[in-house]
Amino acid sequence: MAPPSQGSDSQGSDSAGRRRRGPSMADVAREAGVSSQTVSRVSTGRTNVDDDTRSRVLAAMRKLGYRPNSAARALRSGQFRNIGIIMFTLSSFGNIRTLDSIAIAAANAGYSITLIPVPHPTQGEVSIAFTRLGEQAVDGVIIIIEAHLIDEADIELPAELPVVVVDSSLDSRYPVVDTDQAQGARLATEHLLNLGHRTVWHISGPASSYSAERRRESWSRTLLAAGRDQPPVIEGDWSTDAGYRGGLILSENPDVTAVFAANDQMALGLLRALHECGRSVPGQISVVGFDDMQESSSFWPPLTTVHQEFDEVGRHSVDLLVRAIKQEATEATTLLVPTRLVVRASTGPAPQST
Amino acid sequence: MAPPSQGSDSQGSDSAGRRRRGPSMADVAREAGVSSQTVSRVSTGRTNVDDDTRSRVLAAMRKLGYRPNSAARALRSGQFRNIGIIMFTLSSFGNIRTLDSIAIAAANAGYSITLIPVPHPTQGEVSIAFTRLGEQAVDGVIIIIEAHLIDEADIELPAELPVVVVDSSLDSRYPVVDTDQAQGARLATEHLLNLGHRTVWHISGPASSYSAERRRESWSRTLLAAGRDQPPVIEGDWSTDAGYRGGLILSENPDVTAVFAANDQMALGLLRALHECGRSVPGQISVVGFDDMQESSSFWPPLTTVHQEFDEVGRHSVDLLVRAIKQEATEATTLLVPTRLVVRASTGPAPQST
DNA sequence: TTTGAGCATGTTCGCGTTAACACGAAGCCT
DNA sequence: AGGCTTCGTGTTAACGCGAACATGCTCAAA
Repeated sequence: MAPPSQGSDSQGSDSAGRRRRGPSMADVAREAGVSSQTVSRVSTGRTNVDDDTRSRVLAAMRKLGYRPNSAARALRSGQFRNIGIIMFTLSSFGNIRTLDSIAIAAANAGYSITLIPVPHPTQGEVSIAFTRLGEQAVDGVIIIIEAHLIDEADIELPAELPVVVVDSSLDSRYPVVDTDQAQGARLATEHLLNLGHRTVWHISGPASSYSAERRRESWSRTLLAAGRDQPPVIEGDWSTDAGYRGGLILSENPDVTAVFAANDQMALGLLRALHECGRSVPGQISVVGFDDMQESSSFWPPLTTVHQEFDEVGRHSVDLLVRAIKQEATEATTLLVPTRLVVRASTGPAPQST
Repeated sequence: MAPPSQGSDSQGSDSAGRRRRGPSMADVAREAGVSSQTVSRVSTGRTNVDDDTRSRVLAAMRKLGYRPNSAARALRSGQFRNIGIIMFTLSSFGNIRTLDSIAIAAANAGYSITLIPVPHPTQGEVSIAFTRLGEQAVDGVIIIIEAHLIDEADIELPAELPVVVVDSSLDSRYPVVDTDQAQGARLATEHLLNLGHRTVWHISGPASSYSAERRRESWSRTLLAAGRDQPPVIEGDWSTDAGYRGGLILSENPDVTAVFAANDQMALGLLRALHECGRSVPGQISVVGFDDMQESSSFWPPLTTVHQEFDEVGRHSVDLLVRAIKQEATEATTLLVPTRLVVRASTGPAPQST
C-alpha cells in the first residue's frame, strides 16, 4: 500500500480512510496574511489586535469555515470547559428537571455538559460509570445518584476532580446541594394536621433512597412533635403502581383520612385506587404529594403537593462546582433549597368522625 | 536527557497558579521502564505486547493513577468519540425518553454525549446553539427539535458534520429517525371507530410541531377513509391545561362520544375536565392518548393510548449517526418506528344514541 | 537626541498522544 | 547457511493551539 501522496493537496479529505480535518489556524493565518498567533488572539477575543487586522482575520475565518479545535485548546490549556453528569436513567421527574436546569446553568457559565448514564443502579454499574468518567474530558462532576451507592462503590474518583453531589445528603467528602426534603415533608404533614386530621398516613419512597428516607423521617418527627399516632409506613418505590397498591390497602381502613405520598406519581396511583374503591377525595380522604410535577395540577382532583425548586438546585450545584474548578472554594458545604406547599383540591378538612 | 536533578519534582502542582496535571504516559513509561509508545499500546489494548511487559505497565499505571488524556487523544486522532445533542429544555416526555435511550445507545457504541440546551425555541436561540455546537468537540449531532426551526435558522452547521434529526420529519438534507406518527394516529382513530363511535374528535398539538401535524393529518385521513364527519380540530399545546380547556369545550357538546388527544398529558387534562363536568369515561365519552407515558396506566380511568418505542428511536438514531461518522452510510434515509396501541380502560363502546 | 514605555505582531516551543517507521531477536522456510 | 517473516519494542514526528518571549515600530519624556 502506502500511496506516495505526491499530489499533496492540503485538503486532507483523501479518498482513502484519511480523516478529513477542518482548516486550522495556520490556514486562516495564510489566508489573512498574518501569523497564526494573531489568529489565536482574534479567536480568543484578545483586545490587543488592530481593528483592521482583526476584520481581515475574521473574514478569513468565515471564508474557510474555521472553527477552533477544542481538543488542541484543551490539551494546551489543561481545561476542558466541560462538566460530567452521572445519573441514573432519566426516569424520575426530579432528576430530569434538575438536569435541565444544570444544563442551562452550565451553558451560561461557559461549560458544556457530558452525560454519563448509569443504566441500572447497581454498584457495579456505578463503578463502570466512574471508570468511564476517568477517561472523560471533564473538569468536574455532578453526581445525581443515591448516595449510598457512591459510598459502597469501591472505585474512587480521580482525587483531584471537583465533585458536587445532588439529591442525596451524604455527610461526606463532597459538597452537597439538595432540596430541603425534611422541610417539605413537614410542610405537607402540618398542612394535613392543620386541616383537623387526627393523623397522617405515609406512602414512602424506596429504602434505598436518601430523599425518601428524609421525607419519611421528617413526617414521623412532625407527627411526634404534634403528639399524634404514628401509623405504619407503606413502603413504595416512587412508581404509580406502588401508589395504587398502597391506596388499595389504605382504603380498607376507615380510619384513614389523610395520606402523604412521597412523590406525585405515587399520589396519582393512590388517587386511582381511592376512586376505584369509591372513596372521595378530599371528602373522605385528603392526599398530598411531593414534587409538583407539571401534570399534578391536572390530576383528579388537582393535587396539593410540595413544590421543589429544581432550577435553584441546578443553578447552585453548577455554581458550586465551577467555583471548585477555579479553586475558589473547596470546603464541603451543604446547601439546602427550601420547598413550598402548593395547595390545590386534593386536601380538605377532616370528615366529622362517625 | 539532562534532568535538572535538583528541584525538579515532576508533580506539577506548584504552589503558584500552575495547573495541576495528572501523570502522563512518559511518567508511566519511566516508572515501568519502557517507552511511552509501549504504554500507549497497553492503554489502547493492542495485543502485540508481551504479557510480562503489559502487567508491568498496568502496575505502573495503577501506582501513579494514570488516566489517558482524551484531549491529546482527540487531537492526535481527529476524533472526539462524542456526540452532540441539540434539544429544547427537557419539558416533553417524549424528548426525555428519546434522550435517555440515545445516551445509553451512545455509551454502548463507545461515544459520550454532550447536551446543548436550547432554553427557548426561538430561531435566535437555535442559531446560538448551532454556533455553540461549532465550538464543541463533537463528531456528529443529533437534533431533537421541530424541523421548521432548523429550516428557518439561517445559521448552517459545519458542512462536514454528520447530523441525524429526530422527532420531526423534514424531507431534507439530513437522515431522519422518527416514530411513525401517522400510523399511530390511525391506530387510535380506528380503535375508536371500531368501537362504534360515529366520529372522533381531536385535541391536537401546537401548529409549530411536525409530530402534531402528522397526527392531525392522519386522524383526518382516517376519518375521511371511513366516510365520517370531520369535527373541527381543537388546537392544544401539549400541556395538561390545554387538554383541560379542550375538555371543557367538548363536554358542552352532547354529540361528542370519542376523543383522540395528541398526547397523554392533554388526555390527562381532558379527563379532569370530563370528571368535573360529570361526564363518565368511558361510559359517555371514550378517550385515547398518545405516548404511553409511565403514569398513563394510573390515570383515572387508566388511559388507552398509543405506545411509542422511544428506545428504538434512540438506538436507531445513534446507529445511523455512528455509521455516518465512520463514513459507512451517507444517504439521507428516513426511518419510521412503528407504534402499538395499548388498550386500557378509557375507551369503550359508543353509548346508545338517545 | 536619547531612552524607554507601549503596542501590534511574529517566532519558538511543548501540551500528551499515536501513526509510521526502525531495529534487533527470534523462528521458518528453501 | 542465507534470506524471509513475525514479533516486541523503541524513536521520531505531528496533530492545533496559545504562553512566553522576541521584534520592530511609534510616541512621550528627559
